Amino acid sequence: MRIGELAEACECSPETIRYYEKIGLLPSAIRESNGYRFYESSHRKWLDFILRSKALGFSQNEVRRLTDLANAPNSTCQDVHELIVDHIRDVRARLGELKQLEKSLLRLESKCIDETLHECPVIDELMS
Amino acid sequence: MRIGELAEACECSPETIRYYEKIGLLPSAIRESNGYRFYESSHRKWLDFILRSKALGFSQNEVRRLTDLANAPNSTCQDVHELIVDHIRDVRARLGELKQLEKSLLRLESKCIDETLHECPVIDELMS
DNA sequence: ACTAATGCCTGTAGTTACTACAGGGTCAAG
DNA sequence: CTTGACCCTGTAGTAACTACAGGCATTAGT
Repeated sequence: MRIGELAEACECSPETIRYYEKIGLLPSAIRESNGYRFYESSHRKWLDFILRSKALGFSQNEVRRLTDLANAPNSTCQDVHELIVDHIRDVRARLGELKQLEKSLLRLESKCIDETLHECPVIDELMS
Repeated sequence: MRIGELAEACECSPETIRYYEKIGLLPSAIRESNGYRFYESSHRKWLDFILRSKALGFSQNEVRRLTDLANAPNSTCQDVHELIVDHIRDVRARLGELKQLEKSLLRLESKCIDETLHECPVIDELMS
């Protein structure tokens, strides 16, 4: 398949695929005689792997570590497990921050009682 | 005060201050005869305002809207209120995504039972 | 046979919100 | 008179793409 087909199959853009190839996340495609990239089903598996990992919030760097592990013949499941546990910790940290943020915002929002006021208590608080 | 003092007072870096001035978020400083930026207490208030807004997760664009509202004499509190409500919606959306992510990751993690395995169920699932 | 519409190619610039220099000037203390 | 701490401008780098610009290749329609 060509890049357009692969992009459609994996629901991403051709630009993204070319980008992943450029940064070495996706193995280089074979080229047709006219220079067009040509992909086989193994490429599709790789790309799916990458996109699923990204959907789980893994960064490019982490995805690279994951693909390396997937490729290494003597890697153990423990390495993968560590990556996931680390990532869960990160996600929880971000969750905590966001919850705190939500609380602060709600408190601030509750200060807007009279919306026609020209003296905004929110602005006042941020200024003080 | 000079840029270093202001930076220390507001707990940010001089680079950040220069950057905010460059993009027009912070009003330009007066210059000393030697070209050094000179700040008065009003600048500190502005910068604090910006930094607090950012700490609440507002983007540069939203901060700009907030400072514009803070400056406009005939703006009502309703405008500010809308901005906050919009932002709360965004924060909640991100919270939802992250919670979903956490769930997926935990499910994946639970698949790693035997960590010495060379056939990793996580990799398998991401690949399939 | 000509032309228009896709689709592909490379390479560069833009996005957000800064951070990190490089290369240089200013100023007070030792 | 030099050292060190501060300041200046301007550019490049970060993550993870997206969006062109400018140019072939291929195919369908006339």
